[in-house]
Amino acid sequence: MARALASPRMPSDCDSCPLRRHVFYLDGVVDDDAALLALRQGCRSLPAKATIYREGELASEYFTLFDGWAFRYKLIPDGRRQILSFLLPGDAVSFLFMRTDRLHFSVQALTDVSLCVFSRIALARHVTSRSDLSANLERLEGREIAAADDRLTDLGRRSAHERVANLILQLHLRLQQRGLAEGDSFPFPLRQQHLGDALGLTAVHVSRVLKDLKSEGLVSIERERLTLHDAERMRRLYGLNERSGTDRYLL
Amino acid sequence: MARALASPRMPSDCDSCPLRRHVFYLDGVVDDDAALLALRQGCRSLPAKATIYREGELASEYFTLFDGWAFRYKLIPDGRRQILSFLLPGDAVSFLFMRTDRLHFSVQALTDVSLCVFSRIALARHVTSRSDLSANLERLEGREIAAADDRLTDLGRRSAHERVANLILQLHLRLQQRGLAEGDSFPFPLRQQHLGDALGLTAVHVSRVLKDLKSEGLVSIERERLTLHDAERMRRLYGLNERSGTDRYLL
DNA sequence: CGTCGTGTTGAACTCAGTCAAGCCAGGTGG
DNA sequence: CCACCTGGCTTGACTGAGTTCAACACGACG
Repeated sequence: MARALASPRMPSDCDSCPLRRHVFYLDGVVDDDAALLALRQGCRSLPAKATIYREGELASEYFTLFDGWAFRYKLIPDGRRQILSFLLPGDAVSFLFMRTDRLHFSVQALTDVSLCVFSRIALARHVTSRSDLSANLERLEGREIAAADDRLTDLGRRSAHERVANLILQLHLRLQQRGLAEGDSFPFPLRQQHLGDALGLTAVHVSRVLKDLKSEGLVSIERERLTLHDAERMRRLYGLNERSGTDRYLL
Repeated sequence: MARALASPRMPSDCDSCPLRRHVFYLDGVVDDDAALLALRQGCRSLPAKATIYREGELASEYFTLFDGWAFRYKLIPDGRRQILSFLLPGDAVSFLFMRTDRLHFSVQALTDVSLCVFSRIALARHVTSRSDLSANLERLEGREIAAADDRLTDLGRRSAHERVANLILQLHLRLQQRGLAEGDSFPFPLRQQHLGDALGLTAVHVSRVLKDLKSEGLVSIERERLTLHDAERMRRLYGLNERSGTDRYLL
């Protein structure tokens, strides 16, 4: 069952939180807002594999991922699973909770996680009352749409090797932006089953693809850390652009 | 080149437009708003295959599809195409233009189309000034995210037959909601290449799958009209739910 | 020490892709 | 009126990327 321990890294208030600007604000677009931060009710820690939200259930809280990784996913009736996205420290569990209390996907902790907890209603009311925050929220949702469109293109039109390479590059980029990568190396808690479920592949095939990438000297994985030895060559080999569509046009 | 003829079906003002409530309002959630409708600058008609918007270009207008079909798509450098979604009468070309002037996908007319044209800036300003419209816009974007997540699950985890069946059922549902289906039959201007590019398949394989669906007596297609002979059996055979995730939880 | 979760490898298989030919309806132009 | 295109659909033969099933390795953990 869900232990509830505060993460050692979690600050007691938002003022000193290094991830703050990722959660509600597009960098620099909206000024910090003490009233909004004051709405934080507390934090919650959950162990790996815990369910953070289950599809269709009523949610009265709004979560933000402070530490650890999680993922959004859907199950189809026969048990197949599609991972929709990975959530990294600094991500909201979903902006959609701002406007609705039930969603179409579930969320599971991938590692042990610490969440910041807000009252959904209070937060929604606050955002509604400030048109700059609303506009900002729309932009953040726009980013989600762009990210989903990128993934769609991946699954529809790219080979297994391209998909795996692309996902690794994306994760690296996102972690870099949050200051959570150390150069070319970053934490990589994913099982091959997760990669497969995100990319529309079987875990077995992911294993073979990773073997290829490793033997080409592009990546190595040790003790849940991935190192990118030649990101540029990987991009070239697998026909991927420097920047993802996700970030290219949407502020 | 783009002819510019008014559609015979297009009303001269929004008051009598039967599609109005689909474009900006979730049914009944937001009252009609004369000021918003007054922002319509006019209309534009384009022939099939015309480019409505090209990825990365600056847009100063906001479009709404009044008549005909269109689709959003991305090209990857080697020429492969992924269709992200089909736009039906009553759809906005993209809500994202409300908050940004460049997007990550292109839009092409699939049939001859008529568009309603608004000034992007004026519309954005108006929506920003009314918190109910902003909240509503966020909900509409939420629907897009849910739809994208559904498509992702399709491409990642379903077979070719399931994908084709599902897309047909979805189109039927959406057209029904807009009063554009006649019972089990509806306009179907898609080439098999479009189906393939939307579903991550080749046109050749789409042809084979459709042959199967036809010979099972589930659908028939004649003169750009599709008839669903047994939607219920099709759903059962291909493991699909009555309602799509898109609509189930998001108002 | 056994068990569990995870990853690796091989062999057989299959779904979907590729390539190529032919068909058909509609449109154009002689 | 016929000849000829053109774009889209169908079909067959072959290929191949990715799946399935099964065995085994290995480390963590109780």
